[in-house]
Amino acid sequence: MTEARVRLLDAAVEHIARNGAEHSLRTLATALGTSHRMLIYHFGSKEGLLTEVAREVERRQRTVLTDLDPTLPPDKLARVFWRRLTDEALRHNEKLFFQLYGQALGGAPGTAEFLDGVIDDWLAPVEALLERLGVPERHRAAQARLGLAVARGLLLDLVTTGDREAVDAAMERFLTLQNAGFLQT
Amino acid sequence: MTEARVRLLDAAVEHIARNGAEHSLRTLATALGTSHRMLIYHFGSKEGLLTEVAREVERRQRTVLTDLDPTLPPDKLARVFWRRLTDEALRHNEKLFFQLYGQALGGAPGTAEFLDGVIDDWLAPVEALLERLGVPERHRAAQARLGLAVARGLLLDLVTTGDREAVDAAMERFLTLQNAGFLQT
DNA sequence: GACTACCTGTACCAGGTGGTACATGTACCA
DNA sequence: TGGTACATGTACCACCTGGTACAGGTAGTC
Repeated sequence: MTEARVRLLDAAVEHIARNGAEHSLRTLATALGTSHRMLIYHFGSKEGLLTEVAREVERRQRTVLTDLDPTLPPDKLARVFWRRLTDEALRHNEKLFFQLYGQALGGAPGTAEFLDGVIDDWLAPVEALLERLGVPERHRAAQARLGLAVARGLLLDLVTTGDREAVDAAMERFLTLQNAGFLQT
Repeated sequence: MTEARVRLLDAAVEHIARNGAEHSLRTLATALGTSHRMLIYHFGSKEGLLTEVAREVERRQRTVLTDLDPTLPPDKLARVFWRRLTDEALRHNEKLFFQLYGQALGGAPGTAEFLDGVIDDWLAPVEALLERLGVPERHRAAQARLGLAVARGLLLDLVTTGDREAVDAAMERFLTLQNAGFLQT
């Protein structure tokens, strides 16, 4: 992957995150300070470009989870993860994530592989995290699915309303319920 | 609203739910058994059509909550709500909901009002439901936001994977945690 | 029959679409 | 010096886009 291409892809991700994915090659290219000819040259086609953008966004998302410091005390892991995920700097990225998600649900070209791993690929790492948190094995699968849903649902709330305080409070409430749940069952 | 228009709108919602919203007026019209001329005639423009579709989908979603039988025992309300929300017949509608959501996040024309109420308009009714469930007032706001996120997150999971059993288990787990939480705090 | 309101088909338009052909520029390496 | 690989600009293409003009059709009312 050449440098010019990397630069264009970064700029495309950034711009699409801020302005939506519904542009023609020409308007997008102009916004990126290049010509539509160059986008075709580097990515082959419009579909090729969008595919790469989707791949890149998913890659960045996953990085947030895998980069977690495993030496952290288990009870802080979830909070650190959440804080990272909701970092202001990532906000546009998260928004784009849901935009692409929507397009993928509609069967947009080049986004099928996006859907394939969007749930399943996250369950295993989350289950591993839950194990460290002391969640009993019989609850881990459902709990992981639930945790993923909570994260996605609250993230969707955050990119919609921008009400960080309220969303954080809801996450805090979830973690409290989760802990109370362990003690009981 | 004339009958022909209602018929077209219904058909449009149905078709877009199944095949995505990224069509030209012509392909959409052909699929609906009419001509793009008719869509313009009845809805004024493409944007007008999409606006009406979004409005209709949101209206149908909200109906699921407001139609709940208020004489039901509180502990069953949540489950009945969830069962209705995840009804097979509504599946396409839920999928379309997330497609439109994504487009709205990207700033698509005619979808701005969709975003306005998509969180806030749900919080009050959910809080009312939580009150009936016996959630103490000081936790109700966060709990409502959390409940909404869980529903949206698991619904997103459902329309992605179609794995009803796993998603139901996660919801069941959430309700369990919720009950355990009340007893403690 | 005449008038009216709603509906629909045909034909067309200007502008935008993704994609291509071809010529050129630039930089590094032999 | 020439060659080669990457990069870029210009001009063009066939096609599709949303939207419009216009001419009817159909049904009910007076």
